[in-house]
Amino acid sequence: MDVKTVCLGVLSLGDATGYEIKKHFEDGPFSHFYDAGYGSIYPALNNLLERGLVSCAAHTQDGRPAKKVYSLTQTGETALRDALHQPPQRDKVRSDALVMLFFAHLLDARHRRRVYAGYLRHFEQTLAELKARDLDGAGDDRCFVHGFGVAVYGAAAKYLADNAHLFLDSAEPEPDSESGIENDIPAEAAQ
Amino acid sequence: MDVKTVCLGVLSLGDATGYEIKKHFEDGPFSHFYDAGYGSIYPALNNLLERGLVSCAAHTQDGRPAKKVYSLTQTGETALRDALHQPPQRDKVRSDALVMLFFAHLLDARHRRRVYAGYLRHFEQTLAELKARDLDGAGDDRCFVHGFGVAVYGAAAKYLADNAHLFLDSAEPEPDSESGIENDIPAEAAQ
DNA sequence: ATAACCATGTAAATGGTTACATGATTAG
DNA sequence: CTAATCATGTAACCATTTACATGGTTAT
Repeated sequence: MDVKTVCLGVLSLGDATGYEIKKHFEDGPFSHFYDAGYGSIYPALNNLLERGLVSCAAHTQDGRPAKKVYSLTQTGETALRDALHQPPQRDKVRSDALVMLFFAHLLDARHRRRVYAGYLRHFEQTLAELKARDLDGAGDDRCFVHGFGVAVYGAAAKYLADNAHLFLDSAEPEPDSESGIENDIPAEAAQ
Repeated sequence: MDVKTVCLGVLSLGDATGYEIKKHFEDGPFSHFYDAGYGSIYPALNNLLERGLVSCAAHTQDGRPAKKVYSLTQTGETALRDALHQPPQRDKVRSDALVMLFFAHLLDARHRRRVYAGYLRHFEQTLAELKARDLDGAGDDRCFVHGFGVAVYGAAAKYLADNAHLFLDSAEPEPDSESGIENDIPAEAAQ
């Protein structure tokens, strides 16, 4: 299932700009099972437009590039239905963090902690966002997929929290306050 | 984290052929968080060989292509360590099945059931395989990652089993035995 | 003032999948 | 006798990421 198809799907929920479609993948209902950047969304939208699967209304604004609101056409809806009826490919998962933790014995204590803490935080934050999400007006299927995300992210967060002791403390006595600069921000580790 | 790096990782567990590396992604300890096909493994191995990160011993056999057993070199181990100490990219997940279920209202009852049943079966089977896996001789980190897989796949399977009624029965009365050919193999749906 | 947000796009590079090509051996 | 397993590889194609390019507005 490529970006083009999923863009059609997003547009079936209502007209949107490329920018807004991206937000569906970041914050919105797709966040836990699909992702795409501008570099694939904008070309996808142009391709769909050429093929008549979407139409486009440009709203000029001053100072900014014209906002281009895309809508699903009749042909587009047919194409979407058709694509959704193909046999699904199996899930693609690729986790840097798990590869690193699998080889944790090759990591220095600092990086190990950083990766672990970042990964845990990633699941906790996503879970919190999912739970905070407003599902008014969402149909059964949407709620179902949302619930799936909560179940799976919840299990991941719980497992990581329960086993944190394996990675986050004592393994190395951790010469406390060897300080110096030592900000040890585990900040971007979730990336 | 590209295929090349993960191949180095696999080789750090012991010498292996391209064919055997692939099995690590299919059946082995990486199955739930990484995947790669021959089309990326063989070129990766050749690239690593050129760069001196692995060495290769060819064992000729009759009838078959010579078996090429790759080993991690000293340089290769350093490169692996180095790559493992980079900041991890966030997990990439892409699920056709969840996209389809998200748009379940656009699917006909037959396909909806097929996708659901296939997805549930996928998690149940993988979970069973994970649980059946022999962890003797596996270190802490490997057990930890294995446990993570069990936790997450278990949660997914449970959620899908608990909510199966939403997709697998009565929604449409399902004109039982409209038969004809009607094998309705939900077989490859897990793909 | 500074960061975050709004808003679009292209080109090059990277990386991966799929199809093709080959063919013996072993288990059911 | 059939299917699965063993075993390697290439070339064409496809899809995606990253870096570049631009620049006003709004909230802190």
